[in-house]
Amino acid sequence: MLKTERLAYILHQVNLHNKVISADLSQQIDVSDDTIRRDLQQLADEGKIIKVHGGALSPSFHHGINTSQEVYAYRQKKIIAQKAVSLIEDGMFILTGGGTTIIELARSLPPSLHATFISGSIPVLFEYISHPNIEVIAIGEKVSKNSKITVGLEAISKIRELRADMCFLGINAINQQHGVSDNDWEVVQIKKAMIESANRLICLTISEKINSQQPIQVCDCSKIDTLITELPADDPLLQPYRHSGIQIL
Amino acid sequence: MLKTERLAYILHQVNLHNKVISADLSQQIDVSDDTIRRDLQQLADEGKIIKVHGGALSPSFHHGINTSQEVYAYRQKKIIAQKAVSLIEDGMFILTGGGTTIIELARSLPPSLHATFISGSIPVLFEYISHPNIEVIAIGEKVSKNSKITVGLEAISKIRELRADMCFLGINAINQQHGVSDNDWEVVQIKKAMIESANRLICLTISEKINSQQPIQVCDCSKIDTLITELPADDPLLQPYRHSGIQIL
DNA sequence: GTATATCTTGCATGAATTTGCGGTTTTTTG
DNA sequence: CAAAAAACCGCAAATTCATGCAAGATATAC
Repeated sequence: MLKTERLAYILHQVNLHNKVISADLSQQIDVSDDTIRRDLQQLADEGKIIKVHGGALSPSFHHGINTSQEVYAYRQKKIIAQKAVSLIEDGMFILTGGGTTIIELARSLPPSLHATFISGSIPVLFEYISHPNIEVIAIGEKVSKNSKITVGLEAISKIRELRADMCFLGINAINQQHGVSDNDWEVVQIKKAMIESANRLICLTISEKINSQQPIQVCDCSKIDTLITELPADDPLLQPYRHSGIQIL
Repeated sequence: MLKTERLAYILHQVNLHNKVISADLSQQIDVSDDTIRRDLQQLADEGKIIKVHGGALSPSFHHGINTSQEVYAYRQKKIIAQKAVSLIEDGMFILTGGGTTIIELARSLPPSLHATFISGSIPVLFEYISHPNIEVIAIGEKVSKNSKITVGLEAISKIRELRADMCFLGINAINQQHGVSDNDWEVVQIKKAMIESANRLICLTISEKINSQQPIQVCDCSKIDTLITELPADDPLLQPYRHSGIQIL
């Protein structure tokens, strides 16, 4: 990876997350801490970022925009995203849905990753295209304004033509009895199709949504291969799911 | 391998992968590092690529670095977008391409407008979905990293199924002799399909690109119904086009 | 056809950039 | 206060860059 490329990537990350941690960057980009520090120093000299102990902040962050609530949910989703990223390997073919958790996943993909990502979510696609090495495939159709993903029969039949290694879904509700559920009929149709087209289903959700229910069922728990939350894998809240054979991360 | 051939190859690689590494090129083409360096220097002087330590990047990668230039172009594009918006009426079915000018158009749509917009450009779709009243249709397929629009046969055949009232295209070059031209083969295929599927073709461009040429032809001037630039309609630069029967705005 | 001029390429040299490592200092945290 | 983490400093190895120069290729003029 070229130095200029690296600087652009770091700046992108800073603007995206409002902060970066040196150790994370050096691990993601696979260079030494010193190199990252020098990069941050350079960007700071140019006024692009604000360097702090352990990393750097976005200059706009200095004006104190965000509320603590947002930061809280953000942290959880960041943790979930990082766990999810650890499952992805070079060369994989990956279906993803939409939602803020998946956006965070897209933002957390290490720059060295070479893989193919398929999605119908416009905001998620928007994140994918700024990644240097991944192939992006957009699922086309009418876009649902509500969920910002493409929906409809055409989209479903396109998904059916695929066979992906993994499918990452951000989910809105899950419980033992009814499995995964949601409240938008069109979105559920898409999710069902994605589940059928992937070898492995990985569900992402913040723990708040564990043991809740929505009107429309997406699939039951037996379809889920892996469940990722911000909690440690041995949290009691997750044990019932572990016992039904779901891998917990 | 001839020098001209080599330059074309390098430029193609840059546009394809968004970056090239000097050492890779010299090995692939089997010439010395110096030759490659001189080639990159020449292409950089011509503004085709951006030379960095160790290789070169696509000019589209320039986003995070330069802002002052973009603000200047921004004003022009804002004017163009506003002229374009005046053509759009409620209920229309509108095909649009990609590019910064079209993004500006998307941002300039009045909130009260009810119409249907179709595009394959991820950034443009991203703007459309935040509009309260328009219907959005995404064209799906592999996404070209360079242009950030969907490309490929599937996308083209989807476009062919449509019949739109108007097609708005941001163009990269236009002159009397060769009409509209561009430098990315895949993008040109998409543009051609869009032109064929619309009743009326409206081309948007900043005046800088008037009377310039790129390697690949998109269509000739007779196909254009309306041409919009930031200049007043009676500017002498535009008169030749007016005389060939194009409406100038 | 020959001679001249121009262009292109590879090589040598030296300067500049980039990067990782070890050792030291500073900051953070419990 | 003490351990751990991060920052800083200088150095050395590797890579890349810039430049001049000479040999070969190509074009042009006579």
